[in-house]
Amino acid sequence: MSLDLQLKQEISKAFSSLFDAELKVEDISLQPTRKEFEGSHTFVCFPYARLSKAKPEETARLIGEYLKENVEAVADFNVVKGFLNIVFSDATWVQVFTDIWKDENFGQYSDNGKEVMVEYSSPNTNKPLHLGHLRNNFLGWSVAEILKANGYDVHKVQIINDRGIHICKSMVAWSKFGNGETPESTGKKGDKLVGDYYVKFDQEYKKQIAELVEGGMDKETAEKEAPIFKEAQALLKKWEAKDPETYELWETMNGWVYAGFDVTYNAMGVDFDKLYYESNTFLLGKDEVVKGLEKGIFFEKEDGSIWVDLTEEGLDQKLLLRADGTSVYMTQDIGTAILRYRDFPNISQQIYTVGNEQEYHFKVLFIILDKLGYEWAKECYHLSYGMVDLPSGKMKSREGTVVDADELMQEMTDTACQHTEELGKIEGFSEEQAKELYYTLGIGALKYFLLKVDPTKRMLFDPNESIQFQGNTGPFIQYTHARISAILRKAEQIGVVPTEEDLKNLNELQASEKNVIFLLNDYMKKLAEAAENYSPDAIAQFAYDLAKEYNRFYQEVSIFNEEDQVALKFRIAFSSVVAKTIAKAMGLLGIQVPERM
RNA sequence: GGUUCCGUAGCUCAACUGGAUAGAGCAACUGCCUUCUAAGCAGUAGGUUCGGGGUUCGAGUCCCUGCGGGAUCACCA
Repeated sequence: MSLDLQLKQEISKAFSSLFDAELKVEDISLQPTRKEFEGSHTFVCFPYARLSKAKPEETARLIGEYLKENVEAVADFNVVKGFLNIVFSDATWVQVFTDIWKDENFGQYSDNGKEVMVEYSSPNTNKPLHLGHLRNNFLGWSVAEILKANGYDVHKVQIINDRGIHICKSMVAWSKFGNGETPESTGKKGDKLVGDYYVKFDQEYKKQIAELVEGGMDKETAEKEAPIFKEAQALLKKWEAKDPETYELWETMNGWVYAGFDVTYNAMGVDFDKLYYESNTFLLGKDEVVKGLEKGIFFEKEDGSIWVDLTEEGLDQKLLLRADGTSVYMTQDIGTAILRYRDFPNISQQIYTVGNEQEYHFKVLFIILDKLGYEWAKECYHLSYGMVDLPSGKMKSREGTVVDADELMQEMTDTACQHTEELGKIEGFSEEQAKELYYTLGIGALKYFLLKVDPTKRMLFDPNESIQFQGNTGPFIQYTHARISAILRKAEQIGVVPTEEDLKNLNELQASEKNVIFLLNDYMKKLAEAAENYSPDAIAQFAYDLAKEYNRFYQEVSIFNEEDQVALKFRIAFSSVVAKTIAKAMGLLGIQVPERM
């Protein structure tokens, strides 16, 4: 039984025994004791003064006395105002540690029988991935891993927006200005090449609009009448009509993009169990829209476009199918959602990792799915996260202010290399090992930087102030792991092998050891919390706290100079559990931890 | 304008979902490498939690209001 639960039960007993009052275990909440007071767990008594019919301070004192008297694990207590701080015996902490040490499944909840789907990434195929995508991918991937650790069966998916007006724009520009360029002929990554033509389209489009406006046309009309825009629209229609030539170009250019994306995903270290392509789902979406129209859920306007009226829900009318029959974003999302439930009928929830700029879209999508009669629509969840801002404001791909994902990852690796060389820490590393280390540290710093922040909040990234490697950072935690690894190597070398028997003979702990055990003991709770709130930041914070507290121990307490063999063996076991837990927690963030650095 | 999210140290972020004297990192300053990795540890300084009301034993957190900022309200995705 967990320490917390045990304590809660005893507090509940204390209430019935002392005050003849019923206080249910589930109504009791404990909080960590603040550092300035002695103890580890604090029970706040203010809310229960009514139950105990005594002042909070008095209530705290009575319960404290009861616990000290009746519960072996409780060694002492102190009361500050209405706060009851509980001190567990060292033997209790040793026991807590032993349980964790022996538990092979520590950090993994058992199978809960639930199946969920997590979507993330889901890029358009007209431009390369940027910093915003990095946050998205790291977040979605990490949430999926956290859910797995909580006992869920998780399917990682993405929807690749491979069709639509955006890719048609790149296709038009390439056809007009490309001169047959390919990734091979230019030596450019495919996604970058296609992205260049997307930018080229926009430049040309703007030029044409300006010309039309100069000729006396108003801006709004000009935007619709610009020849290059009309070409893109025409191409989209041709594509939907499966025009062979258009299809071939589309497949070729998407192929370039996928090859480029593969390189980026590989560097990011994210993966997927199944890929969905918009080109395979939008027709299903169209069918559903037509069905919905027949059922009277949707309505048709005079021009033939199909809409849903959401004014009753306090929203607007929303377009589902254009007058020319081509589909929009919403159309394919309807199809995709339905297809996924056909593929995986047992999933209890679908989680969409998409930026908060699309909150309205998902609100509407879920309502539409509900209107269409899909029960599971209520369980769809938009994991909405904040934008990554630059000091200059929002990133805009067409204005060239984006931070490119490939470039940023490379820069991080370079920075890691520079730091490591400055510190002279690559002694004994082969060139290959050194390169791997730089990558591990660079990407680790980047992932940690993006994941330690509450996902719902927008965050700032300053390219001029490169991501730190000291303090609350990925490398700091990685460093702690490397330090422990060195200790464990030495222990193995000199043949120190702790056993359960050794731990039984241990009866005194250092304060820093108890603090670390307290954190270890908290891990499962943090893990559950992280899943509940879809918050990798809770795991990041945990890993940092653990590393920080271990480093304090490392500084204050000697291991190999310890004369007491039992204490020495304990510290080896203890260090090994910390290293494993750091590795697991960081693993949930997609961050590798090195043995040496 | 409607809807919605946000405003915490000079900067980047926390605060166990209403608990104690609001905490970390960076930047600044002071110590600590003959000892298991100094990418570390210890310490100093830094706050009217945007302003003003309210709710209660208790508010950064909940309610109202003012100010400031973001997102969204597309036949873009």
